[in-house]
Amino acid sequence: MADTVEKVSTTEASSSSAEAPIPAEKTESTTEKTKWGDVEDDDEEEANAVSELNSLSIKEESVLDEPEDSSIKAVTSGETPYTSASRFEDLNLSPELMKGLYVEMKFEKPSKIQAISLPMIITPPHKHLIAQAHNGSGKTTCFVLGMLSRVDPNLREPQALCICPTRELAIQNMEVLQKMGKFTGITAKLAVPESNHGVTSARRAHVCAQVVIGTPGTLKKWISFKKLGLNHLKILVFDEADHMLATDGFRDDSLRIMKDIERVNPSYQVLLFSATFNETVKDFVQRTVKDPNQLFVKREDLKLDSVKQYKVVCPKEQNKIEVIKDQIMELGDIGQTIIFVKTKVSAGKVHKALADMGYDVTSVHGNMEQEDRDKIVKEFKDCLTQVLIATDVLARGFDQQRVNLVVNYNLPTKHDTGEPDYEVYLHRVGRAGRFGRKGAVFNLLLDDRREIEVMEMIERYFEAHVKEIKSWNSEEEYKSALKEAGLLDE
DNA sequence: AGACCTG
Repeated sequence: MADTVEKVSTTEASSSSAEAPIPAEKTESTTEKTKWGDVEDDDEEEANAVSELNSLSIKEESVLDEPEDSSIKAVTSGETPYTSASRFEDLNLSPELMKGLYVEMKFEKPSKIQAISLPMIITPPHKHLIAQAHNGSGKTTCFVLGMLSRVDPNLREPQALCICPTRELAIQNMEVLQKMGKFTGITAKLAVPESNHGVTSARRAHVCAQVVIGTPGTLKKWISFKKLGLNHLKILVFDEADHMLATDGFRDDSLRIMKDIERVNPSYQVLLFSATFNETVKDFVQRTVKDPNQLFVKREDLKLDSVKQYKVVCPKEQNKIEVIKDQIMELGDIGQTIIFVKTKVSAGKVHKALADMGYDVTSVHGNMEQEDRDKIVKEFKDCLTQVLIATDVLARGFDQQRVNLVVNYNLPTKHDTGEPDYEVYLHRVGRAGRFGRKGAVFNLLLDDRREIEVMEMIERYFEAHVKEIKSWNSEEEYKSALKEAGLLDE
């Protein structure tokens, strides 16, 4: 079985290309900087990832043409041959959509994941796709472009649906869609909770927007109240798909919506995108989604090499606050910082502790009023605030290119077992160093055997070197760490 | 615990 998987590695596949794609160099020859197609842009130095696909449920494999060395291994299903799209021109998109890509998004050519996945998404028979790719490699563009390209502009009915784990992510994806689809005339609707004075579901008008992006609860509600018709839906996207299909995530809601659509339109297409798919979830989705094309990356190749990781052992909880205060707040300009905490209560506590000392920080978590959440996040995106304290509501997908530093005030662990949550760790780290920028992560640990062990397990899992800051209150050590990470001069 | 309008 391993042999057949080896055969479809994208690097090998290039030699057997029937119709050679135009080399990528041709499109970038005059530009010093290559723009990739996404808001959460590029880690183009990320290389060497190899798939750890198991060949389960793959009946046939066809050759994939891939002109470059690829960090992504693909297995295609069925007999459809796919040619990697080295240019957006290869995709037969409408002129209006092309204009959106070039004029609005200012893209020049597809990123690696886009070049491979877009033909799979767009080419009939529109097979399902499970796609894993690095943080900031351009996943959003893949599914937004996929949705836009498959919508019939003349049919005023919902045809594409995107489900996201958080309000913030739905909003962010909607912003990308509207920008990219600006010239297409395609209509879109956000399905997220509204502040209480909104219309009740029973009175709400039918959704006739062609693309709907939202969160599970609101979508479920609109569907059950018959306000969102599924009859014309042809493409369903799960952003952060591993979390959307995890037992401790949104599995029940996701499966319910999938079945509702399948009932009225069995030939609909499902796209699953995430930077992470642990073995449990991967196994589940491979059993759930029938006959999909698949793209996977090996876990140790997922970490961002542009982000340096550090750990510091603090004798007491209060010392963590002091580290933030003395070593981070007092630093001056190192760009924006997100401090991740485990609970909403600790978000409040850390916020108050720092605010009481006179520091200008903000915080977000799921218990806040929707409008306050929107306001805090917008302020941060507009760079009006420098330090944001957040629960894992922002761990995934949140794209703010000026975040250079991530602080793990608490390490991410599984709720039930206390085991490290490797996926959340990777997603948090992925908030820093976006757009290929330098970044750093400080992990603040208590002097506790279990905590130190969790950190070590994370290091082993990603085969990452997390350098220890030996004295928790040594200014010099933090400074040299930040210099090493490229965030501080001298 | 966190995220999600759970009725």
